[in-house]
Amino acid sequence: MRISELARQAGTTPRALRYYEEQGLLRPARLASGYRHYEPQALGTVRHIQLLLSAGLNTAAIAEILPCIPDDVTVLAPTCPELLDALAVERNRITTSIDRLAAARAVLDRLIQAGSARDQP
Amino acid sequence: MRISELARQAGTTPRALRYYEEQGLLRPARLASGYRHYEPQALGTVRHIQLLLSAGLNTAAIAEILPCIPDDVTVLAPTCPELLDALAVERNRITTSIDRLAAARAVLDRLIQAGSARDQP
DNA sequence: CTAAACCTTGCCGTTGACGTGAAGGTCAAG
DNA sequence: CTTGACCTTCACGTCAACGGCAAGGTTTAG
Repeated sequence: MRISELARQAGTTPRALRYYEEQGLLRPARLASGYRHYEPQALGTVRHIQLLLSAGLNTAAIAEILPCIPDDVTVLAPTCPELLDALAVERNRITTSIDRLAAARAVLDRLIQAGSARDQP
Repeated sequence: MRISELARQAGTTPRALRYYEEQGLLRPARLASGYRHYEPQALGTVRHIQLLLSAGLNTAAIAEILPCIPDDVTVLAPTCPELLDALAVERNRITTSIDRLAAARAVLDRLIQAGSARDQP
């Protein structure tokens, strides 16, 4: 499949996919014309990238982690043991983020409570 | 108190506090010299700003919400009912973020599992 | 009274993940 | 065989939350 089709399926843009490639997150084959050619399993990879990006990881961290994530039925865990520390760091970062988000949500909940309580005294 | 002292207590910088003021999040009084003067309760306000910022709200959203948050023993809920929708929107945004973070953490957990399992087969 | 340590405004720099053309090659339909 | 919809590689623009520096006024310790 070509870049626009993959972008459509992943709900993103060709520009983003080229950016991911530039950052070493994707390695599409090339047709004779120079067009990028993506295997169907690339969709899963892009989904993983999006998930990790939305979790606050940057492309450098994702580039380290991504080869360890099984796309399909390929290799299961290439060089992952070396990354256990990095993985734990990111995991902790995420947990901290979740805690902060929950705290902020609690603040909003109190406000929503107070606000809607004023309507039915 | 002056700007550096507040910054110190809040664990941030004078530059950030000026930025918050520029965005309408803080309204310190001014001394005759032109120096900013902060009431002690401003510390709580800054803490709220930091919390909401770390939850992914931008300064514009915080500017809407902040007047509704009781700093101390002041007014409880000035014009909040009008903001219930905005609050709900942000709350949903936060919940979505938490879900995504949890999903990403689950991915990392699987990797950590797989990686550390390889050491004790 | 002077030097250090504050403070002010103003304005440009940074970072990350892209957006947005520009200039040109490629492919499918008519 | 030509149009229009793709694609390619530059390369500069954006946005948010500040960082950092300059040029100058203020305060305070000695």
